[in-house]
Amino acid sequence: MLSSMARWEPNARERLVRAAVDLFTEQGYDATTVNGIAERAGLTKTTFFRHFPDKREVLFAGQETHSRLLAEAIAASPDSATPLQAVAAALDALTATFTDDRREFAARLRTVIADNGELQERAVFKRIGLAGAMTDALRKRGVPDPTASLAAELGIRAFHDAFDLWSDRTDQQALADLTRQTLDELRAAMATLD
Amino acid sequence: MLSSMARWEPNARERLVRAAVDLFTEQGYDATTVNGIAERAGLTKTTFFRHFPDKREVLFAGQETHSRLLAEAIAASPDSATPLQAVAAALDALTATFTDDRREFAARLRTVIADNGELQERAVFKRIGLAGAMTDALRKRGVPDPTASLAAELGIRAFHDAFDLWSDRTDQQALADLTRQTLDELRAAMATLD
DNA sequence: CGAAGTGATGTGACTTGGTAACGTCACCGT
DNA sequence: ACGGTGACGTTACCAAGTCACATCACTTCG
Repeated sequence: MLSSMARWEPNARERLVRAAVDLFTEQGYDATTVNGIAERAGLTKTTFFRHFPDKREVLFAGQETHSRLLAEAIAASPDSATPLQAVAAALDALTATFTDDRREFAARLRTVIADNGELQERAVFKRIGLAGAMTDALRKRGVPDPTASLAAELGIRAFHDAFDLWSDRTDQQALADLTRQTLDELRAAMATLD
Repeated sequence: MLSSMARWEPNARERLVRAAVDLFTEQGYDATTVNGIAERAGLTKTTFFRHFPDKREVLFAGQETHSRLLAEAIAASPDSATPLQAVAAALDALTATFTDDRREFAARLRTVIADNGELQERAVFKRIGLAGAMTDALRKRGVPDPTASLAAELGIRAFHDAFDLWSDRTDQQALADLTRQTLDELRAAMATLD
């Protein structure tokens, strides 16, 4: 038989994400409806909400993975590592997953988010979540507060700044390198606060 | 005549805020509808949305005032002040506006926000806005990036942490004192990052 | 081999947040 | 006395999100 004639096409989630990003870039976030996204993906509104808790979340799927990655890397770093060294190691683990072929997609995503307040709100919230995951992991290593949260927040800040640079560039500088460099600059700037 | 029989009661905005906070604490944020808020305030849904852009914003009204306060205080601080000193001065100006009779109200607000994800999202976003206002003001003083944003974020972090302590307490420690103290602790913790 | 179950999807009805067009009426200045 | 103006109400509407229930390929087990 040519195909076993499955009832549905596979990868519904991925199709929804692609449809959403496409429509958002074409018509803007506000102008595109969840119904529209689902239709383009060959699905319905209800199915969309089975995969994502709300319309915004379709752009932030997979952040839980990032949280786990960061937390595991911190837990796995040697006991001799300082808080910032553990954070740097975690960022290495995270940035390693951003291969260069995702750069263009990342840039489109960034543009969509930059054009919409609701999405910026969610993006900021997700950043806090990543920092929180690192903070918890640091605390489990015995790092006291507020040292743990300061280290985590500094690291996330470095990652975010570097991500913006990376997604805008055509040169082949890896996100991992940009992140390490940005983190160094932030550490240097800390000395100029007072 | 007994009264000039005004067409509407005054202070519609304030009545809406009070009605909202009351209902949120009574039944929770999700369970209360904008219609319900407006009715308790003797108004209608449309009028609610004339005063606030969305349901959440009723809990965060007045943050623009805070942004202005911070920015003006930073602009007014002496040229000799370091970035962190300017930030500390701005926080003094802000915390001075939180008289102790608002403490209980603040505590209720904090509880409502802590119980709801959407509200936490908005709260975090507002914090970023406050930090942004200070960052801009610092840049206008010639403070380079990323020093400006680091100082601003540290200051907002101190304010937020202190606000949580303040709203939970029954003793009479002023928010201004708590904030200064928290900021000092954060500065000390910065030295332990590496 | 057939029957019962499972899981991802569709359908339709509903609630609520949010917008927009239009109407009302006290107040204010001229 | 008269024509704004501003704050509010009314109505109708759209889109986000929820829910109960139906469907049907695929699986499993007797």
